Amino acid sequence: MSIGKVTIYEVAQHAGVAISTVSRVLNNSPEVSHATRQKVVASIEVLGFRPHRMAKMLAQQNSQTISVATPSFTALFYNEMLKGVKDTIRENGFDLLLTDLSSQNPHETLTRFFQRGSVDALLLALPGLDEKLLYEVRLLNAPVVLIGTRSDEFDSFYWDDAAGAEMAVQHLVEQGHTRIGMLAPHEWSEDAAPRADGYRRALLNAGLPFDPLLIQEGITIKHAGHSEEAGYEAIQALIKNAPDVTAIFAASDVLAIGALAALREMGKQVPEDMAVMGYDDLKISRFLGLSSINQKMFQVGLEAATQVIRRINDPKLPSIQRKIEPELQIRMTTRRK
Amino acid sequence: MSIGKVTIYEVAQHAGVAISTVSRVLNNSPEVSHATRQKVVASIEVLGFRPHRMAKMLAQQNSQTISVATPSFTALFYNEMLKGVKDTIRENGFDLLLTDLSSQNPHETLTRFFQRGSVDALLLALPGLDEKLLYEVRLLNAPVVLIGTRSDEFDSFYWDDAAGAEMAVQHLVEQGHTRIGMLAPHEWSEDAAPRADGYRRALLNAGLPFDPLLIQEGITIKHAGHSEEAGYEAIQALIKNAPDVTAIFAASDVLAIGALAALREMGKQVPEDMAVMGYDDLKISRFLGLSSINQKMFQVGLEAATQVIRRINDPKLPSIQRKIEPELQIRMTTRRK
DNA sequence: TTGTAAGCGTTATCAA
DNA sequence: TTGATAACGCTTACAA
Repeated sequence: MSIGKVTIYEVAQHAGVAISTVSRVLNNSPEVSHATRQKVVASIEVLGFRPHRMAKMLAQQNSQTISVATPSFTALFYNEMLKGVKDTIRENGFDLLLTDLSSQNPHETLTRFFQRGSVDALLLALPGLDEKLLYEVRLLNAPVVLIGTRSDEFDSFYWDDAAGAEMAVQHLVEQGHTRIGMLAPHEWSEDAAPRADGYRRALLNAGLPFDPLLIQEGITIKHAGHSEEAGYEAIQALIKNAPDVTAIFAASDVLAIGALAALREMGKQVPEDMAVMGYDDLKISRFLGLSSINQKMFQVGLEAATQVIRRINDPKLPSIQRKIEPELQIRMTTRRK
Repeated sequence: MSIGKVTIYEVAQHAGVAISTVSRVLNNSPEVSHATRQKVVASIEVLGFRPHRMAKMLAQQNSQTISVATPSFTALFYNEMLKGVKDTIRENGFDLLLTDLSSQNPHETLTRFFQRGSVDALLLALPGLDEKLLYEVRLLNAPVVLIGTRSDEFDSFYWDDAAGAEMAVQHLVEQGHTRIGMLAPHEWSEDAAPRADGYRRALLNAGLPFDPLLIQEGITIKHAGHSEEAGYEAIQALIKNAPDVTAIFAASDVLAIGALAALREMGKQVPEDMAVMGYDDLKISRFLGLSSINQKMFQVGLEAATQVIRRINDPKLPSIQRKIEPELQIRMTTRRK
């Protein structure tokens, strides 16, 4: 079931040359006469020959492919990152092999993925890599760039969720709000804890009391707790348990979108009373009129991909650690209390 | 720069067996004694051996990889389709090689992509494939499934844009609207014409006059004219040229999102009178409270991937043509005129 | 049950 | 400037 069937041998025979000559033509070697090249090119054309990628890779010992492994490439968050990755990778003539770690056991998937020759390098965007996984990664003995996990050993791009959350909540505090709710993903989501910490820190800094009723989780657990449904659920619980909230910090943009829908159904004015923490450069938050914490994921993808290519070319490079600073993307004027 | 370095030879030597035996263990061949298997497995573990994918592919003559080529895999539209594709592909043990045809010349990219052995099959989601490209595809002599282009020769999944648009506009007509605007992508977008046709048809059916001023395009051309920015621009032009519109049909969900933002800025009540045409199962339209024509792209991705796998297993299968019917996803109660 | 050896389709190193 | 031929790392008859 392979694609095509004509090999370099047929071409050589048809052109009346040796396969090595065909190979030279294929690789634009200068040491081939014009006349011969013409013949070979013609034969390639006539026979409709296409080189066999696997054979080439095997012979050359490189795949010209970079793999990107993420928990999901369709989630807004990773999607934005992938845009940056894609552009860079493509520009440099590499292919992109996507592996998504969501559905299955990450260990197993990574193992399947950790095979010699599959890829020249790995871009691993899995927050909270544990030591076991890091061990597997080390085994690769290959160019690896980590996104979302800090490591001195590997190139890594990471960010401070707590700081981002703190900044978002602080923004609301500055607007005069004192009863600020938080919409959180399911508690066992990787990113739930640091964001809640940031929320608490901002209240503390402002001298506001912490009320556990003000943090509400969604029930829906898909996408690691970050779904419109979860936001929809969480805000209903929040308003029920703490009807006096005047502002809301959503731990992610999708949670906020779900919350918007619920608020509209309740006839509440939105988005004046809501700030969103989103790790994105998506226009959606902006176009919905939500304040948003921008973690510049597009930029992260771009830089990480650049670094991985740099590392392919020079594996001895000292590893870099780059922290991504959160940024308040839009300062909405929210209602003062 | 290959990943790992231990080969099957080292493993064989370490375990004191022949490489064929190692290979058998690797492939779970039943014809290997328990004792030998134990030894080999131990050696593999100790040496940290990983099979070389390219070598395996070359020997087996299949890549276990399916390629998906789309104009963009990060756009909402294709992204949704990819979710379906991804799930199916993964379930069947294939890898996903993504190729995005957006930036470059599709011809060139496809050519680069059309190499024997790279992939077992191709999922080509490029609307409006021309004869030249179809010729290239034919050359592949490989399992190919087309999405967005109808062809008797290949498996194809396609839909009727005009019918979808007509359905959306008809919905608004039924709510009693007579001045219905349309937000369109840039005129040279592949999908601009059929959707405008559907719009006109719905008006005609309802005996309403067609006013060219009611169709407005965005200026921004990125994403083939489908961006939040374009929607933002288009609705401003629309309201300026036809201030009496009472309902709006947006040719895509992103256009609608942009329009919403503009309407909010103008202090207009939204989105009671807005219908969207979306090729998605995304919750965004729903959560924004927009009526939406759903083209079930997730389902398309799922079915197309299933078909491509079926075809890999049986290349002689007669080709199927499947038309995707649009569906009104949400019937909002809109203001009656 | 295990080993030997011939592919798989290229590239790359020698000679010629 | 060309042509043989040995890798590349694995699978798979065929022998033992």
